[in-house]
Amino acid sequence: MAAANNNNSSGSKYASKKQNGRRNVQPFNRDTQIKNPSKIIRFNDPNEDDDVSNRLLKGDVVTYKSLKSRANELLRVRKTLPVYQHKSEIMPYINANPVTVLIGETGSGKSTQIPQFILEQIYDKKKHGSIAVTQPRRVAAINLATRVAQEHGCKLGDQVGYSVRFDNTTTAKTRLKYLTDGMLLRELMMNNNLKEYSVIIIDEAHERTVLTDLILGFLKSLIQGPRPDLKIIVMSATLQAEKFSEFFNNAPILFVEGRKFDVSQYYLKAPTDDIVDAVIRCCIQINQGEQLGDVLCFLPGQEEIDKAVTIMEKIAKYVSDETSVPLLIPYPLYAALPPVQQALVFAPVKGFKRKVIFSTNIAETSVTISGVKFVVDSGLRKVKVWRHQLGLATLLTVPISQASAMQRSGRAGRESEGKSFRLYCEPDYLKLPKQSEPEIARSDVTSPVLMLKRYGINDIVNWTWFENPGKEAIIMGLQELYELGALDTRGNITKRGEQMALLPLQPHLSSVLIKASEVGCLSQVIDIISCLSVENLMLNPSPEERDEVNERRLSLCNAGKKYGDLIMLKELFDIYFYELGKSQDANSERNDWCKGLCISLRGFKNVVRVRDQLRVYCKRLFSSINEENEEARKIGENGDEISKILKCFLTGFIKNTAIGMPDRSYRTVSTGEPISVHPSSMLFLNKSCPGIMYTEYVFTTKGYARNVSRIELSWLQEVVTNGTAVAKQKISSSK
DNA sequence: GAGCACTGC
Repeated sequence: MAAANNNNSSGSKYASKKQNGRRNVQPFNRDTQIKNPSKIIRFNDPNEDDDVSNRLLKGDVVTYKSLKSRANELLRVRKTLPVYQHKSEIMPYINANPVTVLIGETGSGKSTQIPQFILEQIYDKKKHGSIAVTQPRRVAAINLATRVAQEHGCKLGDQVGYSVRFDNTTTAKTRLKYLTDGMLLRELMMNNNLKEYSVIIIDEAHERTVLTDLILGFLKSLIQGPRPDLKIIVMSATLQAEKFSEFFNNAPILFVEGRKFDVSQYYLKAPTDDIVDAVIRCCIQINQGEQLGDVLCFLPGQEEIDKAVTIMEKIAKYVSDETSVPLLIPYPLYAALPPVQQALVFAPVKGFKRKVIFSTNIAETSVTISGVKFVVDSGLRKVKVWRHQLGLATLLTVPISQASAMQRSGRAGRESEGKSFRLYCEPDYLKLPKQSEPEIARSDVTSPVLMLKRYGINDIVNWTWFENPGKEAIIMGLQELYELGALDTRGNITKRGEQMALLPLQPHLSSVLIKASEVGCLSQVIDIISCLSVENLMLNPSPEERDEVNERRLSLCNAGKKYGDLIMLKELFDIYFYELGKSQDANSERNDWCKGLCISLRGFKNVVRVRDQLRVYCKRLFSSINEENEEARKIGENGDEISKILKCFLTGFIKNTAIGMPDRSYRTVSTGEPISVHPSSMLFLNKSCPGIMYTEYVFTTKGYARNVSRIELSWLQEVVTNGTAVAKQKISSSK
């Protein structure tokens, strides 16, 4: 309520250029960011007009003639894009250099136009070969391919197509393929030289995902070795051009301006220690002093967002007077939110109201909301940081980088001029790191190391890493793979390792799957692993319905109640897959069931797709698969069968075990640290387990085990097999 | 006895 009382202090808390004459920090001030400007060739944006493109997208295109006429219409729009205007200046650089770095701001048209220019050249010169364009996210690959196919005047899958997991529209005719980073890496694993491509374009390289970084490393070793003819273009929205250029032997950097509206910056005069309170106050101030337009607030996590929404719901009617200032309507937005609630964010509000969206980083890159004119930035985000020595992930709330702050502010200037309110002081902004730490520097690299091994790299430490994760991380990854049986004592990849590298799973889960195929419970384990592979399958119930939902889950899962979350997932899967969906109205039946248990229906649909894919892969990989093993099966309450399944998981997660203490707490087998069962677990209330196994160990306020199962202590010795000498030693010493 | 940001095969 404090926020409401103080709202008439008339905006004086924020300093702006106009008020005190301080320098207004402009987003994307490239002159101060790029060190060596002589190396950069710049193009400005001579044309600011673009409004018909979206209208032209509507309506179905069927005949060849209509495809072509649509493409002709779109050509007028294409010609206004900055990249198109500078085509004749850009293309000679691309043609003359094996690698080009292209910095294109939002709206420059780089992702849609550059690939088409190259495609035209391939046609003109009657050359062979095709173009791959990688994207970090699936939706981006799909949307870009759809748009470019229209511009090109073809059906999706003819000359232009996309390839993402579960969905491949490419055909033998396809010459321009948009695909996810993960898909290109998979192709690299299957066909070492990417020989079908003559040009590879890495888009959104500035995001620095683990997979993008890996691809850059592979491309460098390709052009230095078997593919000197391969042309590479690294495309990035902002900055970091020097690093890409240096990595590829000082490749030229081209800079194309984009189209965006000005966003003015406002900073706090004094720092705040209650970020939720500050965000609410700021929203109220915007509501009273600014023209109509929606507000997007960036907060670090679900906890802060839920709190902010609750407060605003309570005070909105007190701080709004419908005759003078609009009513504030709060919306939460984060990935774990049920899809139906996420969708509310996109619907415009009617009447004299102002939408206020409280969001995590999801709105920074993955999701774009129209109507946003104001951004409120807490300057914080949550990151998962992997601790190699401890084998656990920590979840930290940390300050964002300058690049991230600019990206957040930019969200206010997508449709018109906007304002950005940063809830920190300007000197503190200037002290922030220019870029966020790349993901690979804070991740578990077991999976990347396995990819490199499968590719045939011996000296992992000295590989052409775009960003070397460090010797320590690599050694931990190698040791992990050795303990999983993927590497032999000399560090060479084993047959098991080859199989693990080809499965679309993290190495630990691949190892579990292979074990299951050996002992004859493959089908059940596939179902469980499919559930584990889908993010946000089990949603968090709201505090009011929490007890009810937990009660319902417990009453449905008899075996899960005793044996834990992995078995519960299988029980739920069995109900979803075998029992529901037989009636006429299968969809609504499944929908109601999911709602009652606070489970994501979309999640379960993905589980089934993952399951189908894994069954196909397993058939291909395991030649000795027997009939009984292959047959899909429901789980019963048979203790022997359940033990067999859990022991399979123990081969992959032997390190993730803890022993029950006399005081009913748990301590980890590997380090003896205290660990608690996460409140979302079936075993949260069950204090009678001799030991537990978990698939995830996260440290927040304390160490939590997630996806927890009951194990017998005798299993620990029993399960230790090939290559797990280290784990074995640790188990004996901790006993 | 109390809660996890985002993405990919």
